[in-house]
Amino acid sequence: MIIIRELIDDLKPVFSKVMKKLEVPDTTWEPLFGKSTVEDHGDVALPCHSLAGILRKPPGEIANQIAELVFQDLESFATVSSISGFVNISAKPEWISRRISQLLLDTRLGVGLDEGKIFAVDYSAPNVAKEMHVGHLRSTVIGDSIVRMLEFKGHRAIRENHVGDWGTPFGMLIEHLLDLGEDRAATELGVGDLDSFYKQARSKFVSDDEFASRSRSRVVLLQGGHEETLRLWRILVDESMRYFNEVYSMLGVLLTDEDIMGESRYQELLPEVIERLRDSGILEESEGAEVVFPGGWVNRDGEPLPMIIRKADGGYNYSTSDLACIIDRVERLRCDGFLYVVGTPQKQHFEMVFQVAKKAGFMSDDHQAVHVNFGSVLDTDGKVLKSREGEVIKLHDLLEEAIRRAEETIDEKNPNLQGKERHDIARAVGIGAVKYADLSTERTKDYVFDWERMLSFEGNTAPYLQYAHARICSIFRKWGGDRESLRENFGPLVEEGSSPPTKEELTLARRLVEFPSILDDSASTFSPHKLCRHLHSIASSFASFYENCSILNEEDVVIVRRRLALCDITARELQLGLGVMGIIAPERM
RNA sequence: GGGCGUGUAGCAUAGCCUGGAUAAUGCACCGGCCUCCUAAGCCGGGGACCGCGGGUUCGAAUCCUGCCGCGCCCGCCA
Repeated sequence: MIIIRELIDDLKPVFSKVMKKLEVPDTTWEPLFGKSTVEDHGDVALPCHSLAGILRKPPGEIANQIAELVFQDLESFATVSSISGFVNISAKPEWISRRISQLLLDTRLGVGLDEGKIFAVDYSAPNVAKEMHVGHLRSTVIGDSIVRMLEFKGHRAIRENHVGDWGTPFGMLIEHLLDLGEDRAATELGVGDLDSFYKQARSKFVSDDEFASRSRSRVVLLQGGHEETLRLWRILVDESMRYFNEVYSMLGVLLTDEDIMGESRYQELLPEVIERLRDSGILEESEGAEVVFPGGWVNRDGEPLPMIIRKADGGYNYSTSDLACIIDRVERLRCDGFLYVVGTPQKQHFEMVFQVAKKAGFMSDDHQAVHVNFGSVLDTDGKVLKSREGEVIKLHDLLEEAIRRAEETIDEKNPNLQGKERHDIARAVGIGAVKYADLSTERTKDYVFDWERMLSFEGNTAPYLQYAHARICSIFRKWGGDRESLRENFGPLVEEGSSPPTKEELTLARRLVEFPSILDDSASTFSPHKLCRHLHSIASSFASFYENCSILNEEDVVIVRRRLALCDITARELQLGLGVMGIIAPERM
């Protein structure tokens, strides 16, 4: 991973020249050249231990020699030293200063645009007439952040909400709807009481034979396109979606009705999947079902594990629908990549689907199919998060609690905030805290849901970052000058007649300069947590800077402007960084 | 049984793909700091045989291998 990309770009020609002189091939030293692992030693380092064999000298001597040889050419922008076989390079304040002035003038804060690709991002995917749970929260929040990052990088991200709106359970759900009466059922679903609706239907299905048989016939009607049945089905879908949309709106994610690509939408494509698989010669019959053997997997008995494309009863499967999706995304949407923001337990499923899709020629090696997997949400006791009654926790309730807790803290810390502003800030803080807690850990691992921690306003949390941003806004309100003017006329950090930058200013500046490469890395690996960590390090070095360097109270106007400029970039990077994670940075809190 | 993943201070995490220096960060803990731009903060400190054992390497948290704990997956659910 290359950090401070621009510094390395500037250093490479100099090192290349020297290494040529020493007859060390580029392929040997370039991979060694990278960010220093110990910050105190410098920004960039070259460990020379492995060169000892080639140059037939101890690493210490080699490092000394290289340091001496590059010294002159680096003098204008970096310092170099050597210790225990490492060549260490630090950017001089002049170099950092140049980068800062570039960032100040750039509305994109140094983040470049990629060659635009088309990505389908499959995320959220709740099930009709079923409660959304924390798993959906993860998918929704992570997916939303990935969409925002990709779009900021210049890609087209097609949001696809693969809603579970089809399948055998709909027979019993529709029958239950009829039993309740449409109006009452609609009300029940509309207020978000999805689970009890589903459970009532389910319990009747297992205990009442007559109901069960009605349900089965209803499925047949549904799949046959029976008009009245479809109308009833639509009620279930619409009412559920109304509830989902309420959750999306609370969360502040980009998903809208336009993005719904429910399973029902792929139904007509399913027979074609069968045809194409048959044409490609990989479809086989096994125990009455039509299957494909991807190879490489075995079941409990050591026999090859098939992927079932069509069940023995003629019904289709999740896998079939996923294959149909791939065809649709490749041929209709012309996607270059498809991202599936789905939990880790489905890893094998996606590996099989991708493998079959390639084998059947639905996609090529040029397509980037990625299962953007994530771990489970655990309670503080290490078990999968459930409510006290052992049921799934309703997302709606969870988000309300987040806002309520944030309001309590606001009342305690800043009672001046009232009315709409108080409410808006509580939302930004509460929802931001929930999202950030989810995004800030490596997504493939399980994560522990802890109210205290995420809303503690200390540590690597959204409120801490939001607070840093709000403090800067407060400085600018007090200052009252024209923020734009700071950007166009940024004097160097080191200027004749003014005191040189403090270590806090330089630490902050370094981290600000690193921002673009971190954002790139975060976007290209679909890993928001990398950005989170960096934002926290920015906020933390800002807090230190703020505490130790006076800004508005400083007498030297050159220093005032220099420090305000650092504040300006800090605030903008925090806002942009939080922004691509779907988190609002309020101006006061 | 097979497969996948995971194990890093009291707790929660980063680093692992692509091996480098004293293992990083936050909470908690201990000690300081508000007549001054938001103390929701800052400064300083203690705390880790990186699950255990082998191997590769000049060098291993990182790569390979064996074991142990935990989690998930293993054909007509999604």
